[in-house]
Amino acid sequence: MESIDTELANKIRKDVILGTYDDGARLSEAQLCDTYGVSRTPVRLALRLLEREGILRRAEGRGYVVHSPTVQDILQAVQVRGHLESLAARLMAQSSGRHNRLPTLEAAIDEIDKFIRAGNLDDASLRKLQQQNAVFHKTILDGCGNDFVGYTCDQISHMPMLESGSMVFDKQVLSTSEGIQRSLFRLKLGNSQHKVIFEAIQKGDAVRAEAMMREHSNTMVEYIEVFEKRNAELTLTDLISYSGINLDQDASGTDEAE
Amino acid sequence: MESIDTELANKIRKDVILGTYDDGARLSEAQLCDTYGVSRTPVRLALRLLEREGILRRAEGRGYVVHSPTVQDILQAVQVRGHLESLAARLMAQSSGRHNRLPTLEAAIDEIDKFIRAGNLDDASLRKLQQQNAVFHKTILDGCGNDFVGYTCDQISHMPMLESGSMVFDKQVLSTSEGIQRSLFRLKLGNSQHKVIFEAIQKGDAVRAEAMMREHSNTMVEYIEVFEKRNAELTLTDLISYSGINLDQDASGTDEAE
DNA sequence: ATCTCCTTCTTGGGATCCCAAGGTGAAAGG
DNA sequence: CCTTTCACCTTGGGATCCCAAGAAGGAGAT
Repeated sequence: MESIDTELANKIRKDVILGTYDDGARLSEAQLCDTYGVSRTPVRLALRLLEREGILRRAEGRGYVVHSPTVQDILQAVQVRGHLESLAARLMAQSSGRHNRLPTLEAAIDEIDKFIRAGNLDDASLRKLQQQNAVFHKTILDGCGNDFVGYTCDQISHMPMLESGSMVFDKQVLSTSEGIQRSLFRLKLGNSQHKVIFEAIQKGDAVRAEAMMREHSNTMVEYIEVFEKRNAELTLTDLISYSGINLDQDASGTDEAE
Repeated sequence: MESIDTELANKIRKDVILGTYDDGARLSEAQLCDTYGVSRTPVRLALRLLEREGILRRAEGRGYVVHSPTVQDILQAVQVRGHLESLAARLMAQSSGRHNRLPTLEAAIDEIDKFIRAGNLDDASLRKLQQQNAVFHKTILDGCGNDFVGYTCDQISHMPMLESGSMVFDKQVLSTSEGIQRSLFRLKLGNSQHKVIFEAIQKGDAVRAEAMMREHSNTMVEYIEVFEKRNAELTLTDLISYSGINLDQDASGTDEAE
């Protein structure tokens, strides 16, 4: 069981993303106490958390104000994360042999392959895909030998909203069979990049591991950019619905076996 | 004026680093309340902060335990920071012309040059050097266009203890005139790297800017490694005394003019 | 002497109260 | 009608109290 302030933060985050509070709206502590039925102590802790996440901005003397992230914000966060992942991939390749993560990586790749071959991208499958994708990325981040890399990644603003190595799916694209084909192509591309990264790490080719992880990350960034241009009118909520954004915070599929 | 919890965190951090509390010692809330004369509320906030910084570890059910960073920890933190700085340098080079940071960078380089030419490495000069060094690095981090880069850097564990782009000075090295010559050489090397980075950013050569910043960071990491090997018996406090670790938290020399 | 159980203390986490400082809006006065 | 002032409210930040759950240590039983 999570403590109340974390749960409260989750609730407020959800409400902000779902549009219950308008962008720029002031969040009064008293009102939040009332709405969620708790005292000011946890409310203020939650507000602090959400400020660090970047969802809220502090307005000195006037409390907190909603600052829902733009697609641009998410792009920048993903860029930083990708860069850190490329460091992790390099370090993991360098320390190849001193860790025991290769089977985990290979299993995740195989799992993703299985979903791609099955070819159906319903909600349940997508969630499983997300999860395996997260396993792949998280394994590299947490197993690279530098403990700060994974930790730092989690500290990036807006990242608590995003699953590891967030994959974005476009609702509208998925609604057509041609769109599904395109998404499948993208997944195939992504997983082939996973394989290349895996092999580089396995061989201890640090330079290649880093370069390939960077390419993988860039592919993601480019996809979001295309997505944004094509759907300028789409709200963040729409993007989030089919991206890796975790509104429930319960599906912590990546239990690290130490 | 800072709020009490932050000040308290500063005090506890200082005490931990200076060795008032042994590594592994338990910090009792009641005891801290007593020692610093405040109530549990700010104490617990401070403990939370210090846990995020990595100075304390939470011992579930048994409060917090001192976990003073090893040289290895600091090395890893610097590695992550360096990697993020290389991203920042690349981005800044890419957006060359859309920002106005070049004069700041050039001024910092010139200032550092001035100190090197003066050739005296007394405490006051070292502090000023640190400060200008911090300006150079922070300007790139904060002015690269991706706001998450600088923010994320500040979130790295142990980083609140370190000045931006921490430069390490070895007390023992500085005690001999030959040692001072070596330190001056290192400073010269570092600042020549600064110049190369600056020129790459100015020319918009993103690849070179990133590569050179990486080299700069590696130089730093290597220096710390040499330092560690040579002075295995040196305590962290010794390292900290002449590194960029900020015990007072008052000398915030890098006021960002927005 | 060892094991078990019970008491006690600490931690974790909230609720409530408190106070100072700064913002806001309404009323009074020009 | 505009300005100024003042009362009121909100926020920021602590102190104090409270309670449940778990750790630690001591007493009693085997």
